[in-house]
Amino acid sequence: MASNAPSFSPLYRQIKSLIVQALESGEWRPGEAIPSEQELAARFGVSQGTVRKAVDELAAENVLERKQGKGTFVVSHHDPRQFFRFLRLVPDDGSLTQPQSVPLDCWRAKAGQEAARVLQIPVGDPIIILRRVLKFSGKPVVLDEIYLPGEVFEGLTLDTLKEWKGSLYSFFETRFGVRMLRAEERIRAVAADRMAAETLGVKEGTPLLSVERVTYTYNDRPVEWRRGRYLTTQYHYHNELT
Amino acid sequence: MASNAPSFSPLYRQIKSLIVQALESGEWRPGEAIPSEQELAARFGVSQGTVRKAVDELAAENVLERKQGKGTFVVSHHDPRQFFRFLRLVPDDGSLTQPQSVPLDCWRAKAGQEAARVLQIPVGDPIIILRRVLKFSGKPVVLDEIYLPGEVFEGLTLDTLKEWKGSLYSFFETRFGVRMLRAEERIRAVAADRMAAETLGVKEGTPLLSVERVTYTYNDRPVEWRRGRYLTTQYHYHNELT
DNA sequence: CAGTGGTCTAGACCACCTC
DNA sequence: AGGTGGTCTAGACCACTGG
Repeated sequence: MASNAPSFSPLYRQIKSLIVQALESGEWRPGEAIPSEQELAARFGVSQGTVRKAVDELAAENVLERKQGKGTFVVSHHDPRQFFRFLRLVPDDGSLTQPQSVPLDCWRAKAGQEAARVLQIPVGDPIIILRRVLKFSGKPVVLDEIYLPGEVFEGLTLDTLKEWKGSLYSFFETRFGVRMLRAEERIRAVAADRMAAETLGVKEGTPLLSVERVTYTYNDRPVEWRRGRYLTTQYHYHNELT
Repeated sequence: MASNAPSFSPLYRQIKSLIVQALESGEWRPGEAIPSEQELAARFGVSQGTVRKAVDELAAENVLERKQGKGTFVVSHHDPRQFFRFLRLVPDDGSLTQPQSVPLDCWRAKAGQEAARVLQIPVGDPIIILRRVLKFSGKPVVLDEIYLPGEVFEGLTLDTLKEWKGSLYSFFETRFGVRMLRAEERIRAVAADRMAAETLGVKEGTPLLSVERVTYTYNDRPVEWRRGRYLTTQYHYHNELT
């Protein structure tokens, strides 16, 4: 069989890997500036243009952010602009209100077949299951059930979660050093079960958006699996196709 | 009030505009190669690197496609790979079958408030309304209702549409010279009305994905408005968040 | 082989931010 | 003024395609 491995790796990709390694190791932390292109070029022994191309790709992947005149910064989920990066639900009238996350419960379990496959861990490994509601202007709109690998999120409790002001991903970033970089979603229409109906304040059977998400960190490692139930009477899932 | 207009436009963006102009004018047709970077650089009186950066952006926007050793080509909806560019519905089991489009009916009307606003045409202007079904392996999965500005799609008939083998957008591209470049979608969960239920072979009230799409051509000009009803029991809407 | 896009370099200058 | 990223140039060489 033919292999699809690239026959050749350009220098700027190798530099890119080195930068990612440094990010992964925590050498530069979220929100901070990384060294200037000149410094990186000297450090890696290449020209500035080559560093530039590596950084360009990482900026396109939302890992780094360039600010002219100031420097290049590590993207952080603390940045309010990152809030809607993974949440594509917006009000029909276009008003921009920051939703509030309300944790419901949180317990330990062992990974079953499906969770193990999705999170790429052995069956029976510890996982943490978390349920929460997202409220827009005080009204519940989203019910999330979140599965996390226990090893990565060691020590997560409902109480620490309740104290947190801000997004779940900013919480994960500071408390567990886990940076969510990209995600894949599978979306369907389903009927509300009793649980979802009660939580969202609608009748059982109401059509809801089912949004199943797998979120990845460095090296395409899955670190979160969640299933959301979105009430879409006054909100919609917005997507840009390019 | 402060203006958000850019205070300065780099050379490569001006070159990009010139390339887009040439594409728009039909100087280079879909599927064809555009002149080499060297030739373009000579024609516009800039260095190859500047042309390169302009082409890079157009390639990132899926307007052009680079093929090493061969040249740079105008993306065409005839390319089978473009089929799923705007259709994010995939089977749960991952099998890749090309769906078949079955036109149902097609009639003329005058634009109402909403259609006029979305398509950015005056109220009362002629529009064409088109309904069709998408079948996967012979089974109806999507019901689309499509609104088109009559001026652009002058002369569209159900019969010519029925003869066409291929995607709707490849039809639009060859028959009307309209190239769909990007789209925005609003997704919700709704209950199947009688029409949708009958067409898709499900009970009234079955949860369906409602996908409302506005599609744009050059200069961000809207040229299509459609509302789809997706049956998502064995298929799901796939989305990548980056 | 010649022609295409892809990479890499070195250097100059511009736009923006901060002190 | 001095630093950052952003643009532009010119030239060399590499990888891939097709005759």
